[in-house]
Amino acid sequence: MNVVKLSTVALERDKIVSTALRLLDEVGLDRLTLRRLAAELGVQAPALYWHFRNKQELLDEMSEVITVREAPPLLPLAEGESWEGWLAGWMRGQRRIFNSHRDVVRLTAGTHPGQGTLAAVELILESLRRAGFSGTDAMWGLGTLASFLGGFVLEEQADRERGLSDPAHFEEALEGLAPYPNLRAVMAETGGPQSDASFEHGLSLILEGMRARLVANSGSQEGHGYLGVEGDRPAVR
Amino acid sequence: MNVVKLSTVALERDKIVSTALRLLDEVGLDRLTLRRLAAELGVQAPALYWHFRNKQELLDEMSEVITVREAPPLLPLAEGESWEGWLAGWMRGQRRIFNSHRDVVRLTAGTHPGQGTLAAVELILESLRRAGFSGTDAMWGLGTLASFLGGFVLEEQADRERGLSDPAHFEEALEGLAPYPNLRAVMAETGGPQSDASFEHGLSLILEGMRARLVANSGSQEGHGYLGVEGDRPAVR
DNA sequence: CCATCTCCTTAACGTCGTTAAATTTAACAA
DNA sequence: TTGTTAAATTTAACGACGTTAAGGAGATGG
Repeated sequence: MNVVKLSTVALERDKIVSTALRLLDEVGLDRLTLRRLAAELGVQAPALYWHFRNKQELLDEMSEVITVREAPPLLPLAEGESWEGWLAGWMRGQRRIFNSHRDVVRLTAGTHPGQGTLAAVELILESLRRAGFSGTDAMWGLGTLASFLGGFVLEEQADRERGLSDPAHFEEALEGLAPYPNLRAVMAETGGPQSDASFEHGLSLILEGMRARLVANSGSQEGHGYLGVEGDRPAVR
Repeated sequence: MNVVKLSTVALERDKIVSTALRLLDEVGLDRLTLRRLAAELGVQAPALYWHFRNKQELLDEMSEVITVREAPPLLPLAEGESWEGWLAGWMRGQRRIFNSHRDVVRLTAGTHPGQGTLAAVELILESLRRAGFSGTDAMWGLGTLASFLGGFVLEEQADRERGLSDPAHFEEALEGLAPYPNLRAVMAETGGPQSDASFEHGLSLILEGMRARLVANSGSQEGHGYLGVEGDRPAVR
């Protein structure tokens, strides 16, 4: 009896969350309101409060579903597999997942990491350790990749929300760059700051940095300062 | 007469924006409402609509003030100066500016880049071009740094908003990581994902990647930067 | 003295997240 | 069948939000 009831409730929660995700794609995060979601479910708004303590709990669960349940299963680094290619594949998958719904970064930015996220981090750390990284280098390398990913997709989705992907709008935006020749030229050449090519570029920059640090530390323990960015002079004050 | 009136209005706008920024630090972005801001100014909420078309215009201006007017002046890369140190100094300054107010990344994420931002980008592109980068490599390198910066500070400020900087809270969070030994160990060792050290780490990874790309491309490219800086690269359009 | 412009007020609209209380629905016990 | 109990939802409402409409006070200038 208890079992039956619990599973029924879980089914309802899942139905609410999946409906909320569909609605998110249709109307965007700002217009995802409890009343609209309830209407979509053929129900009144306060009914949702029987299933979720508040809206944030619903958003947390949506975030977890996207980043974990909808993500492809993360396989550990295989024996002899290149860690660069493995990490790059994971990053591409994450970007694809993030862009499969609207406003995902804004949604996930304010949420606590769930169990699935933590498990994924643990798996990556373990794999990088096996590839020769120290624990700290693995964590900070992963953190760098994650920050880049978040910042990149955040901008990508912000551009999309303001309709900047529309070519006519883009041409118009180019007009405003007349006072900035370098910027205007490179914008016209690359078609905007966020693209598959620029993502691959940034990804390869970070992976190259990690590779350099890995080989630098593989001989000696202490790697401080090898990469030589110790800006003793803060050029900007 | 026109001059006098315009300057008066500008003063009022500045007063509103600076008050809004102070209020942002006190109560956070979510609680920064027009009614509260108006009360702080000794005025009713609709009065703000004489100075700003809507709330978003106020937020845009707050964003621009933080990222441009409060930022230290950006000096062009000097002759013979290391571009790595110059960029690193700029990044550290940007992070410091972002962290001088609450929720700045959430605030700026949804805003259009203002003239000051565009001018800064133009200056960086020009400096990197003088350092030997192609336009595309400069733009994408800068984009990578900016994405990393945004993603990093976004997480940093999200952690702060949930009071994760509190050591007791951190210890408690460590408890929940028992099933993930690698993660738990490195969290205990580094004191959390966001720190000065992890920022420096990520920064140096990207700069190292840019350096590697620069030397790899400097052999095949004709323009090696220092001399012949003149407009050998006309606006590609 | 009157018209105009600037800047602000009062009042209100519609929407939001959320709470309180009453109400329906279904299951089980007597 | 009836009564009890818990689950699930409804109706009604609260306070706060961004925003609009209409108008008034105070200075400016012909």
